[in-house]
Amino acid sequence: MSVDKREPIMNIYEKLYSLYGPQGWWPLTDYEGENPTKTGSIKGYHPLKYDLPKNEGQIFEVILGAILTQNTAWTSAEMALHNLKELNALTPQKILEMSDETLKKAIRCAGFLNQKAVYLREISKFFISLKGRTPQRKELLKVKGVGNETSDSILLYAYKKPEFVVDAYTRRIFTHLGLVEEKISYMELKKLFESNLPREVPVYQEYHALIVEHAKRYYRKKPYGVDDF
DNA sequence: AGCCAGGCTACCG
DNA sequence: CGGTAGCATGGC
Repeated sequence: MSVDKREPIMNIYEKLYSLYGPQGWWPLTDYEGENPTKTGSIKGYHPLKYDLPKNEGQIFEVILGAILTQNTAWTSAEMALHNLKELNALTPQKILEMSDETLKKAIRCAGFLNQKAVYLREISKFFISLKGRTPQRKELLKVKGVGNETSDSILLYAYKKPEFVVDAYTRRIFTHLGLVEEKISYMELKKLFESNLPREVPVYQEYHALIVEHAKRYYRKKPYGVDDF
């Protein structure tokens, strides 16, 4: 039997938002503000400041974080970012200049250091080639190390483009709720959200962040615990 | 002691 | 096409 998916998508957003509040994604290293409603690291989040990131440096930092957090806990990616920051290496030029050994040592804590070292250099070259322009999704996908989710994360959180971000948690939660088939493709799931939500960057930003927050609490392990719907 | 983490590429059938 | 092994380290 067919279930109307429009109401659930919006209703779940409202419920998550009232449960956890504005999430302040994407975290930036120069914001030390706290958000006690969040699991894991509470640094760097900036609730309701939708004007961030607001310069090339912050945009590039979000991009680095998007690579570093691939299949990795944010706390680990965050440590890698801080290591790079201490090396004064949160710029594409510095990432390209530094030695392989130094780069790998800095990002080691985020795992997959050999791959990610390559990916960081690839995205750095790409970023420089943009000369300040906002990239298209198709261009991002051509960069080695940037797939669907990373591409959408970069567009949504670094460039404030309305691209909904789907991750493993999104599929897990909405499959568990019986709203989608487990094998639904990335693009189909993305479209499901985008076609049932107002095309507003803050909504997309909060929804994905709220999904992650909720999943960290209730969908971490396999028989899933409670969820409040 | 395992299992999981805000995935992606390369390669397989 | 869809499916999956391998990638690395740290936290709980």
